[in-house]
Amino acid sequence: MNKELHELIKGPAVAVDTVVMAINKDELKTLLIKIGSGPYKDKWAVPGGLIQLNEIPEKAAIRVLKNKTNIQRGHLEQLYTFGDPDRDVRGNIISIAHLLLIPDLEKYILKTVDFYTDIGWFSVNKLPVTAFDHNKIINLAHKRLKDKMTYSTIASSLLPKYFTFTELQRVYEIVWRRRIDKRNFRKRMTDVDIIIPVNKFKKGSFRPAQLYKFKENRLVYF
Amino acid sequence: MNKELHELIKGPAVAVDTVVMAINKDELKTLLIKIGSGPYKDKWAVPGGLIQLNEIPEKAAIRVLKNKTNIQRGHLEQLYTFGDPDRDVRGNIISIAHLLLIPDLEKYILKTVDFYTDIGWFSVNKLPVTAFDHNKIINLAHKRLKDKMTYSTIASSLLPKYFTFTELQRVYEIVWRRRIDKRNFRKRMTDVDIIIPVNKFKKGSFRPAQLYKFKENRLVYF
DNA sequence: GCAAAAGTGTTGACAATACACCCATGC
DNA sequence: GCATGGGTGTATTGTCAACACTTTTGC
Repeated sequence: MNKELHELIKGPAVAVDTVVMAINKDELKTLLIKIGSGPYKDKWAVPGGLIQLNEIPEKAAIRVLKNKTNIQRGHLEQLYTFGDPDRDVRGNIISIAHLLLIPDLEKYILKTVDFYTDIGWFSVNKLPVTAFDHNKIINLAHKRLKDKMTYSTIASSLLPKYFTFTELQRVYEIVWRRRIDKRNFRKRMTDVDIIIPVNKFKKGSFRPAQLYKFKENRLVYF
Repeated sequence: MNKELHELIKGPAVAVDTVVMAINKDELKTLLIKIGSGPYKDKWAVPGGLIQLNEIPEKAAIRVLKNKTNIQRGHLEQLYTFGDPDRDVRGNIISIAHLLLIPDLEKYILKTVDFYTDIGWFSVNKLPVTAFDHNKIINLAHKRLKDKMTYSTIASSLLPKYFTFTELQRVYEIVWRRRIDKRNFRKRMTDVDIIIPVNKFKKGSFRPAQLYKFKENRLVYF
């Protein structure tokens, strides 16, 4: 950061940071990149970067993600804006934190850029040491996801188009970190009327499971 | 706004806007100031201003409020960050919107500064034409307040230190815009155990009313 | 026939709602 | 004594949690 330029407009710079979350192998995971140099060398960080002039924050989040992780779509929403001037020793940077949900992390080929020495998925329950206040941001993202799953269809963004009732339930169990009764879960999901069966079944060495899809693609509150 | 300077750091400027809310005469009111010149002349606006370098957004919100309205304390929380580059025709300004709650608007002597030609309280149900996206910000503030009153002690910030059960209920009725049954309300508030009676009574030409206070001054979730 | 996951109802506890009358005071 | 707001209990309904067995398939 160039501090003199900041002084000229007497204001902080603005960045976007995006907590990417996905379910994989019965765990909620988030995507981190390892910083290659500077005061935070070898620390893991939530992917982020400066917003450009006349750029909508959501667009900036996607641009930065595509550049630094090779991920370029998913359900995106704003989380909170962190503005403590001491959060980054390199200068006063205000960060608009976002949450991005994707359905299947194994579909993505991760790629990052030179400044970062590594990129990878981490269980939110076993996070490495992170730079800045990124642990706080990840925890906030997890909390938002937990809360919003009780009254909206946000879980749809963590699932493929077609899924079984059990797969849907596992998403809830993993994010909420607790077991759910199968019958109560099915009753509740049927009552709120957000998923519908499709004429397909998942097969395996067991009884075929009815596949479902969400009634609407957009986020619905119930 | 000086566009050249922005180009140098290739980023937007950052402002804070604060929706001040209070209850008065059985209405939820918000504080607006009337813009004196420029493209938004004679439009009403939520008080706001640019954040300074190395300034925490919350501090900036209070500084700007004190300067432009003469209000300098209350319960403050962040609402949302609005970043659409087109929201202000004068330049790319990202605004961190806040909500400030105060207990008794009649205690404040409003004062504004030269750039504004008027200042006043408006019922959130009868808003004038506002500049920018300020109508949206006020509606979001109202929604946040409504929602948060169902599971927290945030209503305490709209009341004086001591209050009657009826006064507390009126705050809920005004913000929620619906009547509440007196007995059910008292049972619920007693169950969640957030207020305690004090050894004082409110007198009038009727039976004296027990005064209560909130158990804790800080915001508690139940 | 057995392993593995799918699918299905009932009961009890608690929370939210609906509803009406008497009480204490000032004037 | 009457006007004004203060204060109280019960019955009903709806929602959430606890709980176990049968079904269908592949091998």
